[in-house]
Amino acid sequence: MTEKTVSPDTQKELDRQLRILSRGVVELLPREEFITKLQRAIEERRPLRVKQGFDPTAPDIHLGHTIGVRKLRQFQELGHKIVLIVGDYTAMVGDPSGQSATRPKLSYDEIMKNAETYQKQFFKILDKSKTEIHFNGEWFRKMDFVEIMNLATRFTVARLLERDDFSIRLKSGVPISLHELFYPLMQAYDSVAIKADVELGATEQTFNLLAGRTIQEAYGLEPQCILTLPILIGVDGKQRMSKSLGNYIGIDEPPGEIFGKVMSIPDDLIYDYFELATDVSLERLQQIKQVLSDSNINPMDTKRELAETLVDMYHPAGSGRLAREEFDRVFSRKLLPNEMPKVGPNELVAFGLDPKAVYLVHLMTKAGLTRSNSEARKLIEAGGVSLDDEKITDSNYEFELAKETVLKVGKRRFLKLMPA
RNA sequence: GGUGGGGUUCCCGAGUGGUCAAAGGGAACAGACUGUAAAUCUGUCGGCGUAGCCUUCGGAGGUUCGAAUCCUCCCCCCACCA
Repeated sequence: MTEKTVSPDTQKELDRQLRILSRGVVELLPREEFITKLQRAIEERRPLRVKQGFDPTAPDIHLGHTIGVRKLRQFQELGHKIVLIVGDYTAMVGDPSGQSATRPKLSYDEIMKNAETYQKQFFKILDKSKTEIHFNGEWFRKMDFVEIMNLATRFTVARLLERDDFSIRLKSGVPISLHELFYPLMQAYDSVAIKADVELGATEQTFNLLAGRTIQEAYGLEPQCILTLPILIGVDGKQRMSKSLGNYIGIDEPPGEIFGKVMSIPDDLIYDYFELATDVSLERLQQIKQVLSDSNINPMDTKRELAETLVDMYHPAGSGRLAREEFDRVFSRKLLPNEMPKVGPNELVAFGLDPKAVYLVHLMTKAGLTRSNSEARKLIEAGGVSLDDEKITDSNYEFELAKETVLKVGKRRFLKLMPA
């Protein structure tokens, strides 16, 4: 083999792309191989096929997902082909990566419903016209048992069990179902089916991504390169962001929700969120790091900026500022929000309540502010409920709706009551 | 297939016939404090217009005045042996 000479133009473009694509990446394996692929792509004007798979196990894309999706967008902007795999079949297995227990099985209908909202949310970030989407059911549905066995011969049980999540479960006596062992093989086969050049994933995906290389080679293809990205910690500050842990910020959530959730993250996560979930410049990142390390400066302002930035990324321009103003009103200055759900006499009657003697406990539950009457009573007795800023502590409280009245439950639940 | 150990409220886990809506911890929620968050302290943490009732301890039956606790059958998990 002769060493190919690289034209200066190619070299320049290669460097440019590498610089952009390397930002925020944990590992790029094997690096040399990736450079070769990228160079070839540039020279032959043949875009790389960049794959990422998503299992529609929950209906929302959250900030943790966006790390990968935003990296995909960078590839897209550089002219490469994005291939999204919607894992309708893999979702039925449930990815064991990083899991300490078998995941609950979803019905196919639920999966397909989730898949639909997923796609809508993806294209808040990606350019739809330049994206190829496949459901992995397209190929798995057609596989017969011989083909499945054939796929299964490419991997050994020992290799699968050397993974942390499996070995920990095995040692601590937590069950592992046989089908879970198939997950990495399925994901790997997706790479065969769509002939991926590169696959992205979070660091915990490394095993699955590498399995893709093994399986592609076994099927006579050039193995993909893998690119791993950091895992975003959720709003609880402890575990990775995930829908099932309830510590996530969904990109489809209303501005106020996104803003509030961002404000609730621990202070020491502010930098990570800026780095991983936003597109602020490297210079700005440096400044943020400085500001945060200065103990004389209240990190709240930096957090506000973060929250505003994130809201603006997924909502129309200016939404972030509005959300910030609203947050300041309601939480810092404890004023009323601009917008609150309203309830008038008609709704009261529909709730089975008498506007002349509104039973507060029922109102709270019927209006959806509390989940049960008991919960409503407990909240009242705990001093968490007020009418027009007057704390109510009697759980049998009844009142006549004679004027516009604001009901406040806890810090963030409001209801405006309108008289006739 | 055999032997042994298990399945308890959102999670972990105590509970072996009444005093059990079930200890303790975590999570969550509310209150105080505050600079958003954290920390700390306090309270709540099955349901019902608060009154005793109703539903809950893998499932179905049964014993008993009374069952998470005892019996029978079934389902599931783990370990070891084969």
